Amino acid sequence: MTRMHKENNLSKNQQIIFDLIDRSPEPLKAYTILYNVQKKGINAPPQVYRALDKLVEIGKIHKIESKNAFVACKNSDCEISKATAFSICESCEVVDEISDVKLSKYLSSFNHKKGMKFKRFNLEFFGLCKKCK
Amino acid sequence: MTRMHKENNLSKNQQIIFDLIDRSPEPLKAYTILYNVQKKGINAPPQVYRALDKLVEIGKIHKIESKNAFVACKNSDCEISKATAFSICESCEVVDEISDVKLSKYLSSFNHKKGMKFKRFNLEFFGLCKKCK
DNA sequence: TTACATAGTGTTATATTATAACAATTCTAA
DNA sequence: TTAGAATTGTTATAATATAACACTATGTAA
Ligand SMILES: [Zn+2]
Ligand SMILES: [Zn+2]
Ligand SMILES: [Zn+2]
Ligand SMILES: [Zn+2]
Repeated sequence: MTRMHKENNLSKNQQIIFDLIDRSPEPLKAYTILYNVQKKGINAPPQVYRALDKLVEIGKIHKIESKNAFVACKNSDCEISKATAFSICESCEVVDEISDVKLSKYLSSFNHKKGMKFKRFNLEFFGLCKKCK
Repeated sequence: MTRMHKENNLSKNQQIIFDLIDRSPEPLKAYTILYNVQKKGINAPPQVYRALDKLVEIGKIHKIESKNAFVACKNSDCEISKATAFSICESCEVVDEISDVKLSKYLSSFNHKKGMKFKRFNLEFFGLCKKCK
C-alpha cells in the first residue's frame, strides 16, 4: 500500500521521526516525539522506540544518555556512532555535537591498562554555553 | 532515636546503600538496591533515590548513564564527580572506573570552539574485556 | 511468477525508572 | 534551647522503555 520512502533508506516512520528530530533545535524525548507525530498516524510508544533504535543504529541520530533525549547527527563523518562527543549547557539545555578530529583520534586510540580494547565511546561535557555564562 | 552513622558523614540510609553498592562487583540499579535493602527498613523508591542523589553529589558513587546503574567511586582522587571515565564490557557488563591522569587532564582542559567552558565531563568506553574477547 | 526471508508496522498490555507531595523526625550550630 | 537544614517515611503517580503477537511490505532468488 504505502510505499517506503527509499530515496534515503529510511522507512516511513523512521523518516517522519528523523525529520522531526533533525528540525529540532534541542534534544527530543521519546514521548515528546510521540505527541508530535500522532497526527501522522504514529500512535504508540513501540513505534517511536523502534524507529529511534534503528536511527541510532545507523548513525542518523544519537542518544544523549544523561538526558534520555535524541539529537540528529550533525557530523557527516561521524563513523556510525562509534565516537560521539557532546557539549551540554546545564542552564539552557542546548546540546551541540562536538566534531574535533584530534579529540576523536585521541580517544579512539586510548587503551585501558587492563587490556580492554574499546570499540566505541560516548563523551558528554557539561557547562554553561556562551549565552548562559 | 536511631543515631546517624557520622564516622564518615553518611546518614543511615546513605550508609546502607553505599555499603551495598561498594560491595557489588557490578553496577546496581535503583530497584535492585531497593529489593536488597528492604530487610533493613528501606521500603520505598524515594528513600533509595534520595540516598543515591546525595551519594552522587558528594562523589561516593557515580551513575553509569548508559545503564541507569550505580557504582562506588574507586578513585580516591576523583574530584567530586567532575571528571569521570568508565570502561564497560558489552558482553559481561563489567564496569571499571578509569583513573588516568593524562586522560583526565586532557579532557579537563579541552575547550569547545564555540566558547563554552566545561565544568564537568563523563566518558563511557564500550568494548570487550579481557575475559570476554 | 512464486516463494521465502527480512524488515517494518500496528496494537495492547506491562515493565522499569524516577519524582511529587506532605508529614514527621533528627541533626547542627548558634 | 531553639530555629534552620537535612533526612526520613509514606502514598501516589509520572516518565521512560519493552514484551508479545498478528499482520504487511519489501527484497532476493529459484
Ligand atoms: Zn554524529
Ligand atoms: Zn546555555
Ligand atoms: Zn570516581
Ligand atoms: Zn566482559
